[in-house]
Amino acid sequence: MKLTTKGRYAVTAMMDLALHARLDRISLADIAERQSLSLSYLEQLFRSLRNAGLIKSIRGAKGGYMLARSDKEISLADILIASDEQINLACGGGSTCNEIDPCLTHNLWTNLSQEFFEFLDSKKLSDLVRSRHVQTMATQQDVTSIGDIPIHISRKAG
Amino acid sequence: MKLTTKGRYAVTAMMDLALHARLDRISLADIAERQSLSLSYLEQLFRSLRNAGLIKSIRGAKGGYMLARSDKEISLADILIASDEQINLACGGGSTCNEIDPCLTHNLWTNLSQEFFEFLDSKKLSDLVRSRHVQTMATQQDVTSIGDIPIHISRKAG
DNA sequence: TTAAACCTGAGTAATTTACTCAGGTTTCAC
DNA sequence: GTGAAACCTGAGTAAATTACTCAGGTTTAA
Repeated sequence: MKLTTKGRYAVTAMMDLALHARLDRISLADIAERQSLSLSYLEQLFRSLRNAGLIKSIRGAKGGYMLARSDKEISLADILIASDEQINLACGGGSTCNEIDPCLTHNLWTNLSQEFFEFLDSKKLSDLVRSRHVQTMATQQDVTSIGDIPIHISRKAG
Repeated sequence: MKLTTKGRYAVTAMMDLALHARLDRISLADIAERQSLSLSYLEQLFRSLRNAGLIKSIRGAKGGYMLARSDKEISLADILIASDEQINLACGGGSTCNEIDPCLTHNLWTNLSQEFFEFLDSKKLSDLVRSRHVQTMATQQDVTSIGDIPIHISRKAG
């Protein structure tokens, strides 16, 4: 029931992309430094995100990554699923449970998984990066690329 | 992000208790057989549930377990937390994150964990056992002890 | 042609999970 | 008061998963 660090890093990295890559692509080396993650590990992580179509890459010198679509159209669920993070509370279809002869709690978990997915899918990257806390952090991290873009702090920020 | 089998078994076992133990205590051996689980494993599981105050036990011959309080007052969150299932999406307070110098997504996860907890806490054991599917299963499992107790099938059953 | 970047598959130590095992202790029934 | 049915406990362990690293590619701007 806990998030793996892979999923957590993926969200952090995607927020980093959303905050920094509005005007230009950014390199993994930059993210690695900002978020204190190893380059190799990030590469592995971004492979998944790229395969899922959440980000696009430009190879070669001066290459880098950008969001593949608007941060309004990318949800937490998208990111977590892309990074192999299962949003599945259901029984794995193990020995005692299958579709024909489902276990006592089969439908319970199936429905719950669906509700949980919808919950995570309602949280968009755009909401996340606009929280006051994230804005503060981003400023501390010397974000110049969004300096001239108006940010609307939402009430959700907390 | 996936549920461990321990958490899943705990919920199943608690539902079993809620369905069968309204009039009398029931033994782990019964549950073990009904849910195809090993007795040893169930004992370990029930230790946690008991320590959390969700169930009470009566030792000795003819002993067994009962819910410690009404199934209306036991939530999925209660059960999952009792069975060592963390409902925590937050960063573990690792090397790069602490309260004084929180990481970029620290507050995000903290808030999200809270929302997720509330979601799970809103699902009461009483709701779960009243779903049409569970009722059907329980009947197949020869539940005689609730035969004379009226069950109100809720619309949530799906 | 060099270097900066992305790309890929494979390996592996540490951790966690999902159990089992080997003994207790308590209480009912006789 | 003895046996058996139940709960109770701590410890151990194989399998799976996680959280990375490593050793090489390939692509492209300058």
